[in-house]
Amino acid sequence: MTLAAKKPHSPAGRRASREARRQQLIDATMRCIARKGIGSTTLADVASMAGLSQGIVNLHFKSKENLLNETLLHLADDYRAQFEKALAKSGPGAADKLLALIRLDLKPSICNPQKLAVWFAFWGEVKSRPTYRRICDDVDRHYDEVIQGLCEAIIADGDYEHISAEEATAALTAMTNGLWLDCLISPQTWDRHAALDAVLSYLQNVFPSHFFRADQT
Amino acid sequence: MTLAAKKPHSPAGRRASREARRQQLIDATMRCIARKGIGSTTLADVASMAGLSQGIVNLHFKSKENLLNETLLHLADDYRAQFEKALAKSGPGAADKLLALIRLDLKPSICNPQKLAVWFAFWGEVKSRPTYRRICDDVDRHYDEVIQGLCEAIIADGDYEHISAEEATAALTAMTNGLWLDCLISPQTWDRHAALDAVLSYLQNVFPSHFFRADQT
DNA sequence: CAGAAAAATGAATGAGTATTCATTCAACAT
DNA sequence: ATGTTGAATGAATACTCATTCATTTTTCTG
Repeated sequence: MTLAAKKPHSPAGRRASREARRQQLIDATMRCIARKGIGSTTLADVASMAGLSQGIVNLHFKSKENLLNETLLHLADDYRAQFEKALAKSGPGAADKLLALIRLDLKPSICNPQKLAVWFAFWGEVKSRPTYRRICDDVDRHYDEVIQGLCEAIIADGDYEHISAEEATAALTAMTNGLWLDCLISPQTWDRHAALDAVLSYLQNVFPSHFFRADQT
Repeated sequence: MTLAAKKPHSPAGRRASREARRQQLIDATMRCIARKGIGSTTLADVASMAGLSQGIVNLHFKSKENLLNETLLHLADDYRAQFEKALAKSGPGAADKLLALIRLDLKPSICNPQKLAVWFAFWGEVKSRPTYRRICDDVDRHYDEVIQGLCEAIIADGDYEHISAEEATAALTAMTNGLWLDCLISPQTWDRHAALDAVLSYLQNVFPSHFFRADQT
């Protein structure tokens, strides 16, 4: 089996570090969920996808439920990390930061059918799993807070009167989530540029002195 | 086999008409999915939710898979019917019709955690179930076509230059889908009026001579 | 009312799957 | 080398659940 990867120190071969093994299993879980859906992903599937044996999941995570919780948590952490990084690397202005976050949401590292399938799989179970709801809710709340702060800054800076920060925030967050659904359901016809243009056209109409067509790319 | 004509006379008690029984089971299925998620809804759950016995589902639908397909189909038909009805009852102008459709999407008959949980449960499995994708895709495509037609009419009527019909359509459909996600994930804090305002603020900014604050309600 | 047909039941079946655990194996310390 | 440690294995276990079907119940027909 060629799955043994090169190791920086000691992790991969047969005996990997606890953390690396957990990570490997979470990756396998996400691939399985994307391929077969949460409902028909079995622990045997996960183990085999990871190239390991039957009982491995129960060894590292105590139960399937726990594995799924940790998987969602990892997904949320990953998003959070990319979010902070995009903010840090963007220009200083509120409009720069807002644009950077929108771009991030439509980037392949976030917005690809594989990862989206996993997000939607969990969202589909939010109503019946309080743990899932809590995790998703936290991500959303943080996202909303940051976006709303940026909108407030932009509105103050531009003396815009047609729009409140709350409305703009609701519209923007809803739009990116909705574009994700399109990407998931119609990946063949979905167009990343068109999606970005749709959001940009909104920003341009609502905050005309902060956003221009040239922002596209 | 003699297909006994269905009779309007004997619908309810213990022996219901074939169609009524199927409908009853589909309702039970949706309630189960909303309560427990698609993954852990069993046929026993559905039967018990319907107040009937074990084997009843396999009697009326040949399999669980079939039951789920029919359930999604019913959900889609229900949406389609409300959609057409809203169009028919709205005022004659394109802006009237567009507003009517947006309002519909945020009405309790469509936008409540119960029904949304079912939609999202199916969306979460779209990637692994071609049948689900086809049904969802059909609904989406029809929705897009109608909305885009309306946007084109509005743009032509108003000589708007900052926006294309494609962009407006993408933004609007994404927004309503995204607002649904909010409603599902944070039903406690979700605010129907704020959601409507967010979409209206978009319309008002993009098509200022067709939409006004007064449209709110 | 008797008999037939249709609908519904619910116990039995069997396939699938999460979980357990005695055993095996690799790495390291001595 | 040898023994110790803990990761990993995979067969066995216990359980869940979709599906089947012989039987019962209800309705229809003549």
